[in-house]
Amino acid sequence: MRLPLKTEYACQVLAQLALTYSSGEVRQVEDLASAEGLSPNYSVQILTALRQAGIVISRRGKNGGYLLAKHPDEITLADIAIAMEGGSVIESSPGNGGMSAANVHSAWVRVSEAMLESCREIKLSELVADTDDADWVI
Amino acid sequence: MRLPLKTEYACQVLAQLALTYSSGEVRQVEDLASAEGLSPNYSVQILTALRQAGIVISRRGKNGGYLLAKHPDEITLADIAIAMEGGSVIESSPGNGGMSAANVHSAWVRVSEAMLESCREIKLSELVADTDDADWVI
DNA sequence: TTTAAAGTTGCGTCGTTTACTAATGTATTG
DNA sequence: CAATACATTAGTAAACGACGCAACTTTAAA
Repeated sequence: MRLPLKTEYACQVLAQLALTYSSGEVRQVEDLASAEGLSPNYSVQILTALRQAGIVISRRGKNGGYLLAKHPDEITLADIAIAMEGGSVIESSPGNGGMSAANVHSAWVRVSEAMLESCREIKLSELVADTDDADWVI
Repeated sequence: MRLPLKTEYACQVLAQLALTYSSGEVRQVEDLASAEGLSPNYSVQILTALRQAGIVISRRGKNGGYLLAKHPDEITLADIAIAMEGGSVIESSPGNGGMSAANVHSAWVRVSEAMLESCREIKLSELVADTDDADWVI
């Protein structure tokens, strides 16, 4: 069960935005993408999903870009995961008509809820990297 | 993030085996598969993985079949998930060289561990369906 | 008011993974 | 040794993921 790259990328881009949140600065796609080692083209799609989920605000036109819609303390991994993927973080099939299908399904739903709860406990502010002297450049 | 069908099927087949655990009865693939609405051929592959993980014991030849290697109380969703998928239940990529990649990764590792813990709390015995008057047949 | 810098949208594509099917091999029992 | 049931491997079709590209729209600034 692989965590989609798209979700990870979303976290990285948001961490990048959180870095300059207090300055109110607008960040451009090119800037965000290169800081996180992502393709600008793909980053756009991620930022679009985040905007539609109300996590990010965009400004169009010249000198446009993106900024966080909320304080980094008020954005959690759960918000991000739900924005990128569908409703539930883990989805299991409702049943194939087998004798134990319903029981199995409801067990995994419980697991999914537990995981979602643990996602709610991790805030975006915990993801932002130390700014001073970074050797994270490749 | 979809729970692989293979993992769900494994749970169903094991629930079926748990149903007759106390009788010590050996169940054949055909039997297990039809009770859970699965293809026999595919079920074999699932059962093979479960055997290699030490969750199930097989007997070959005439009157062969499968039975649980342990008591249904001592098999958890964590055991099953790990048997079917790799080491960790949720795997996130270690990093792409981005500035926040490491932080993001470690956050998801924490989530993954929390989820694994919650999988450890659900036992196979909770998955077995009520035997009396079932209308689960399709 | 023009212009160019930015975001927006949708389509296309390529590679991988998943969920199977099928065929063939191997062990066990009567 | 023959019938039966598990074991293994190969193959495949469809779905999904991770992008790239191009045309369009918006807006600040010259």
